[in-house]
Amino acid sequence: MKSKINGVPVPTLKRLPLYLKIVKRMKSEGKAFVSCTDIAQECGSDAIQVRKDIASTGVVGQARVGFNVSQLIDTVENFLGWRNKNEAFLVGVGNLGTALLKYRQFKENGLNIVAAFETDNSKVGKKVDGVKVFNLTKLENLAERMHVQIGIIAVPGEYAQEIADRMIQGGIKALWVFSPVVLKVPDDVVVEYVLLSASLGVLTSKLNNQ
Amino acid sequence: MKSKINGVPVPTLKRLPLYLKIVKRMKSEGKAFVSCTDIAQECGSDAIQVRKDIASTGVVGQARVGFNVSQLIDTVENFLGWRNKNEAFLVGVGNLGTALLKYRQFKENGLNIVAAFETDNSKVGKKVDGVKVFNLTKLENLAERMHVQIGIIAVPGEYAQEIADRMIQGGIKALWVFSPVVLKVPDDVVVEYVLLSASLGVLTSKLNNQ
DNA sequence: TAGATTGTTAATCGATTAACAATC
DNA sequence: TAGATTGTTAATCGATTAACAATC
Repeated sequence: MKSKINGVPVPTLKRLPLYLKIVKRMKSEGKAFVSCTDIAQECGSDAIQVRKDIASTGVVGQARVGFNVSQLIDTVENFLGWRNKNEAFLVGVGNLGTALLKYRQFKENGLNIVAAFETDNSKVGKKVDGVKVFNLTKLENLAERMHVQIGIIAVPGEYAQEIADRMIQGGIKALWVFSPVVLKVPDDVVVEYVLLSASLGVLTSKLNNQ
Repeated sequence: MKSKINGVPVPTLKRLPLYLKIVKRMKSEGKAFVSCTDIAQECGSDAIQVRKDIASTGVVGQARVGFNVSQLIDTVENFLGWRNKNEAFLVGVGNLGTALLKYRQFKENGLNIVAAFETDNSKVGKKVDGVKVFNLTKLENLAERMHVQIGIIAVPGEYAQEIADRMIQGGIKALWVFSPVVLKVPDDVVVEYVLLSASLGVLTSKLNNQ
């Protein structure tokens, strides 16, 4: 329940986007079929693991040939929910928020940030990379009216819980959290944290013990 | 070898920074002792797991009392290598790079970004949050002279491998990579990726299958 | 003392890796 | 055909969870 989504391990979910990226590049290079061995080579991983991961998306390959590149891309994208053009709100147009608004990669991942919110009035009314910045007071109302499902939280830690509460109030069902805090949310709300300190901890531990 | 650092599982390493943050706040609130139950409650985790995680740092507690807050902080910080005041270079002063330069949290994590590098001459010579931006040509030389150990890569994917090569050339031993690519590096160089698409994939899969 | 908590060892669970038949 | 690759089942490995004695 906790560690598997749809019967698929979370580690697998985390590797799929990388495979997708590799296969997309191969497609752009004109390749029609790709084997797990090919993918494994590109991502410095193991062919057996790649095969297992890809198998969990349900795509069917051909022995001795591999997978149809276009079909593989379609299936993986669908599996990740990247075909749904997920619309998102972002709260906190600081340095990180701005960086996220300008991050082109998201368009490849089916994420469409449709509005941003701030308390700082000097930012309200402006546009960042084509996305309009609203006053935070509009959050719940707009979320409800636009049926937005994803909320991106890029505010200082002390405000994150309040923003989360208000997003949920507005009907948002998934939170992508860049603030270094643990949030309390209802069971039906999905939360995913991007904790830079966790990643940095792995790096510095390795560095200091090798 | 791959999955454990110093005999400690990577998942544990990723949870320790969170515990540290919680315990630091408790210290600032005047608490002298803390139990695993307390920490678990704060991070919505399990007391048994917290105990196991903390045990791997080697800190010793007192039955019925818990852990000395100051001692716990010291031990965990040491274990993560956050007491060494790790100096780092950052390459790529775009939106993300700028956000990272301004991210105050890093100072808590013993990370000190001492210089930034860019090819864009309009940025070279300026300072971002007190950190001077150098021309990329100075990278290897300065890294060598300053004995910098950590390199942060925040450039577009297509340039990441070149930057990595040059950092390694300059003697850098650990790479923190924000570009969505897989790098080829020698065995003695540590690499840690921050892959937003992996995190986003988990979020959207959950959202679309719940 | 009683009871909460640590420290440690064992049991369970799940992910990764290996093995192998089927196939084109 | 021969051999590379898939699909699937089994074996291994490691992390999490549980159990329990020791302790203050």
